[in-house]
Amino acid sequence: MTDAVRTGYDPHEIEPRWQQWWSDQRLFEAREDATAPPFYALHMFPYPSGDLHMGHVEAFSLADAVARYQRLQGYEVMNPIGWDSFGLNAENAAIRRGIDPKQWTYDNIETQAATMQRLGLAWDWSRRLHTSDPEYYRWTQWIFLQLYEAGWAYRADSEVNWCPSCQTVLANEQVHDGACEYCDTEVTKKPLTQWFLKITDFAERLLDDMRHLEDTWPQRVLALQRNWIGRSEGANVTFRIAAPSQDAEQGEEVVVYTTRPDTLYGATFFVVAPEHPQARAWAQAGGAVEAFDAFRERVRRKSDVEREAAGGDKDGVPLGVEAVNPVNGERLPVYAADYVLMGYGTGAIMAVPAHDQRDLDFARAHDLPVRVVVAPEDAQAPDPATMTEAAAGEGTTVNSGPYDGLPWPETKDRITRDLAARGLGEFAVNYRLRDWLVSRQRFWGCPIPIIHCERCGQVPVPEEELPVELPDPSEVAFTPGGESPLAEHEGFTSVDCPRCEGPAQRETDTMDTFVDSSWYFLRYCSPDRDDVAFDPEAVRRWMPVDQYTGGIEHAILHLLYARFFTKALHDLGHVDFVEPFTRLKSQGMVLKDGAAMSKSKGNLVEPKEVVSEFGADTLRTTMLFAGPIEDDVDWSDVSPAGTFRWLSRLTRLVDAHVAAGEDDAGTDDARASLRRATHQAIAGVGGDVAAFKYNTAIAKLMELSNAVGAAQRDGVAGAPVREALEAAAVMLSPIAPHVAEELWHRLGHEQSVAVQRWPEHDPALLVTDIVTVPVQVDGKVRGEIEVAVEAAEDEALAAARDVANVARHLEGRALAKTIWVPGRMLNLVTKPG
RNA sequence: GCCGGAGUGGUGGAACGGCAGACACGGCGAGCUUAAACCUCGCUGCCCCUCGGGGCGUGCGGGUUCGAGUCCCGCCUCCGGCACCA
Repeated sequence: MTDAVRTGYDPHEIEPRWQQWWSDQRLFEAREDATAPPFYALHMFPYPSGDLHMGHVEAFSLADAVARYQRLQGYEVMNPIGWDSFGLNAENAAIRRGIDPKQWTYDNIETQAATMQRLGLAWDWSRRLHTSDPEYYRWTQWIFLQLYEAGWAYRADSEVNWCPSCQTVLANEQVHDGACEYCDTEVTKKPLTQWFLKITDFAERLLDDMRHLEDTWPQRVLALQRNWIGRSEGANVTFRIAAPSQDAEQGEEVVVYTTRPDTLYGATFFVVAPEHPQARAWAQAGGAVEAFDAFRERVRRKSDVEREAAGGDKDGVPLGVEAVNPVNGERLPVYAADYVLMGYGTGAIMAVPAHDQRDLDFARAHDLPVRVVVAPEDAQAPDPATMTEAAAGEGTTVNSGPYDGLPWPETKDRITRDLAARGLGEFAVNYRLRDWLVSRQRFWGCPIPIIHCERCGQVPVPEEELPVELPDPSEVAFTPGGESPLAEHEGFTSVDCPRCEGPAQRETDTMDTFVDSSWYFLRYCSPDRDDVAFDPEAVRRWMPVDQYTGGIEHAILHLLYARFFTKALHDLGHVDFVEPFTRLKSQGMVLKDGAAMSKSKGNLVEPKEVVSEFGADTLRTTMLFAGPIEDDVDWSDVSPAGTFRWLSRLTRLVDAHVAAGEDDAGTDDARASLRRATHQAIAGVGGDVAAFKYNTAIAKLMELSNAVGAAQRDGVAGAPVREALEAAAVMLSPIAPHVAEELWHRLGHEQSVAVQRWPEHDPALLVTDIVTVPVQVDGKVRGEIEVAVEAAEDEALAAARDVANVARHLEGRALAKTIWVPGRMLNLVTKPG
């Protein structure tokens, strides 16, 4: 209250008052029957771990500004809120501190919801959802079954990522630098039977459809996704594996994938992954089984980080068999080596040491021959005997029989076609993207709606029996054991087979929480429907999302999965669009002293503390003013105190205007100048806000308030001041909604500022008759002239010659050329004379 | 290695190819005050100056242009992603 006395601006009084008023009027509930065109403003919904942090505040300040701005543009805006409320943290709290994960989750949701209310976020609370509610996850299960029926959900044995600390498997996307994304523990590999979703079936389309997003998504996000999908073009080539004494024709066929079929003549050996299913059999055939087993044991002891680090030690053993090169019948020694990965391509490669660094390293370590088959264009051909750097560059094919002399891309094409003609090869595309592993050995997640029956095998839970509900947490023992706690719950697992009615077992794994969040934007369209996942009519009205906002950290995982789900649902006929998010804006992270804020680092700045000192408007405005929204913002660099001062100043300007009354005063010039400032601001702020340039939009609003202050000092009063302040209030309302609402009402309005229209500028007011134009002599500014806007070049030149400093620089020199950019610039180019 | 992005005052950051540093933060000075805080006003890229002005300045080196932070070429540094992916 002391602040208020001093400044006339008391957010602690204003903010709760308007929040109540908005809520009473249900101002922000999206109506289905509205005549205004719909606008779907969506932000990435939060995970309920404790209270909101500064990152949330920035994200929500952006999301809310977008929604409120579009409402001022005349749209019927849907700006919903919900919680991504399944997940590991809740269960870890249960394991470590004996807390009920459900209780923990819903308590946190209430805490966050209260903080959101205090921030004045214009959410449509009537559409609120939680992914951990049975009413929601029933439909997550339904979608899973849709995918299952389509053959896009399957169970398979696989070497999976295993976090020994979280005691669960992880998706590839959840492993960073070999460590678990949640607890940083080193991830190990474990052979397990797991559920996968066939995202690889959509790889091509996930890549191709990005062209629809080219202008509306951040380039950075598109690049990250392209990288992740990792498309490469090459050829599948069939080799035969034979014992030395065996005829080539007798050998077993094995396919390799290569991006460089043009280098087939440069292959000098052949490598398979240690896990290759045939490796041991070949070692047996080649009499090398002992060496192979010893090698496998060495590999097993290595950590994955060691194994997958680039430039590793190139361990490997010969298997004693030979691979027959289909282009020339050459017999190449076959090795097993751990630099070849089972998970990419076919787990077998042809090794071309002259043109691949990894192969060259291996060749040098094992004394294998090197043969150059591509001669570089302008450099000297490398010496195969001594080279240590593979020649990966372009050039002409050599040492390759009939293909000699061709440029390498053409060789690539020709060799592949010739192989294809002989049935020994084909053009092939490979992706780095793997299928999405979605099962988790966890309690607090959406149960996978499958029943295992000894007689019938995998049986989907019938739709009418959904949801498969989680048992009450009080009936479950939360001990880390590498198996879902559900497996210990007899009442959950034992079930009659829906098909044969015999005894059967429920699947006890639950789904990755990214499944929950891959379709929530559809549920928001009709959250109360209990007979369908989403109402087709409502989805047609709101989807695709007009503007999605959220953190860059979800550039790959969530956004890729959501795109995948949308395409799958499209193919199944449930939605009629293929991309869920028309426009995307990512905001940066909030740091403190250059590091991410975290409890463990002790550098946490709590939103609540800032709100209790300065209010929600100040916090929100500070976040948006800090810099470009997509950049990281360091809390040490921003000044809520400065923002607070500005909002106080603005309040005083309004109060001063109200006190002065509506009678016009001030000189014509001063009044015209204020009006110009107002309309300049309207023109500028509108463009900036539409382009997410909130930092400059706020700067322009500050300029406008500075102009009002100056005008008031100059004795201006009445209409021009009112016009400026009203425009400022409306334009400020998406950013600092409470103070904007307060000022709007102090200016005498009854209706909410939130339902006004964005002001329009009058272009006529922006033009001035007389402009100040800089005058350059030889490119350097030497003075300025005041001329009529439409002044001709000779008038400008005459005026420039009258400027003493300009005249001085022209002295003794002849005018060679005059550049006159009307109203902007006069440049006089001279030559000695 | 491959793919993105960025280098501008003490700081965060602005700048359709046209007066670099908008708007802030911080700093300095003045007013108000018994005093301080608050508030208001002024100054604030660096260097020189006879106070008129002059020189330099957007990571580095070239180029295009009357004119380049901005466009082109070649580097350097930093950040992010991918990576024994054949």
